[in-house]
Amino acid sequence: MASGLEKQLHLLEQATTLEHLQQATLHLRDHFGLAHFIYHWVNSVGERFGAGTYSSDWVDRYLEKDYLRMDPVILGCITRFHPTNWKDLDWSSKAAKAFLREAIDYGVGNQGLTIPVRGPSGQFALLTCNQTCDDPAWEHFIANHQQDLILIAHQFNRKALEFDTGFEAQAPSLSPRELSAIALLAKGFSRAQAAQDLSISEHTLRVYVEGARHKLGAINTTHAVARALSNGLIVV
Amino acid sequence: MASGLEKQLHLLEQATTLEHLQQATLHLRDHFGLAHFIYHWVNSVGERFGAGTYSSDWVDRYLEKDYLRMDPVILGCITRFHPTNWKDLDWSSKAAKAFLREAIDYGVGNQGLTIPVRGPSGQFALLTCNQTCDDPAWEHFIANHQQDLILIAHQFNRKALEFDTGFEAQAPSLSPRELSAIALLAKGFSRAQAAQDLSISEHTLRVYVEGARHKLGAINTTHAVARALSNGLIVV
DNA sequence: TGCGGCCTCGCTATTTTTGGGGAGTAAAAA
DNA sequence: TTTTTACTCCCCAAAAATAGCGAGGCCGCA
Repeated sequence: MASGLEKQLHLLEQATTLEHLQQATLHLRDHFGLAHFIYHWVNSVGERFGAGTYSSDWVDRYLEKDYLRMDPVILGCITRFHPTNWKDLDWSSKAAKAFLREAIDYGVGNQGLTIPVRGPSGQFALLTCNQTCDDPAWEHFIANHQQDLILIAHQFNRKALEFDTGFEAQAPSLSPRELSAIALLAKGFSRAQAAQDLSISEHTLRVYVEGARHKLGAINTTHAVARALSNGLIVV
Repeated sequence: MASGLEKQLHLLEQATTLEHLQQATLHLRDHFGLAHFIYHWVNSVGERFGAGTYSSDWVDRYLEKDYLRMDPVILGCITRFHPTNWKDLDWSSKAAKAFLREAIDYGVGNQGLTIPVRGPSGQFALLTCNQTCDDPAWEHFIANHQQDLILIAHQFNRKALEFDTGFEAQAPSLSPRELSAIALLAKGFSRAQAAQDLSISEHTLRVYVEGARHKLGAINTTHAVARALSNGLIVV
């Protein structure tokens, strides 16, 4: 088992294109003997991508009906951290039941496991595998392979972040005072309060904020704070 | 190796209190033969916690000097996804060099590896281990144990989320319009621009922003944007 | 020694945001 | 069905932020 996992991780490590990720899902499906294997993610600017073994019929149907907005797997995993057995999701609504029936008709397994992964700039990804089998068999599969799947999800996401161009953009360097000023404003201080906190005049503080704004390419203070936060320059 | 890892993960699985997490760091330090092992996290309402093997002297010193705001490990890992060797962080600033010198004086290893983990509502955690050794030895350690450490980080974070009591309740849910409004302001739009973008009156937009402010417990718009960002409600 | 970046302070004026009110409709949940 | 929630619009006065102008001292680097 271990050597097989190493091989799969190594293949992923070598991936340089989206097609490679696509091929990796095929290899992984076969490696684990599953019905389907899917990696789906949202990058830092909200664009969605997918790599997986679903039939194009099902993918088209899914997109056409905008199932993205009601899929219990997605809605459930957005609020979770841990790998989630589809059994533990909320399938109570009528729409969810119909969705599942239709999915199974298209070859999706009745059992599934989905692992959420989150990146540093709001990137959100789901690694899903599914199978047609009974509950005990599926729980047995999860017990045996969950850890491997976590590592695979991690590796997939690492690649997805590499492909997320625009994420690498260099953060401008702010002076210590500029950082302090922006950090205080991010905590909700008014300029006057922040100035008092730093024991300087409000005018001086304003100079720092303006400086930070220009360096960050921000058009107002709120924008500057948002950029400083997403660039990891400050911590709230 | 595998059985040792399983045992450590099992111990973590059994943890029901913060003290258990604290003890787990001791076990893990010994298990891996490290100088220190630390898990540090920020929950969904911005409270910070730590469990680790650092001396209380160093922890006190760290807090007293507010190193949280300049620690290159924290600032660096906020923008990363992958486990990060301390060697790859930015230690160029004078303050960072002094910080590292002081840390080593307090018994922190000169080599370190830190794994960032992110939860569904802006929870952010760092699993750190460090050691005193030369570069090749440390790279060898990383190559051998990085995967185990990823799984351990995952398990730690699972526990931290269990302890995050306010996670369900405090996770402020903004309405779609409120989210849009805050997201536009985070992009630097003025109220008037944001209102135009959403095709509503500026007055209406203000209602959303105020609503979001109150839900987020923020004292002004900038604060609200900062909170929405760090809670992962919006992305810039 | 000069140049640039950083830190500090001041003024005036305009634009924007904020904090209170109140009020109606439509859709969704209880 | 009732109630709640979300969405939409409006007024007013005070507070805050923005934009432009100016000044001087300190430090490091070339």
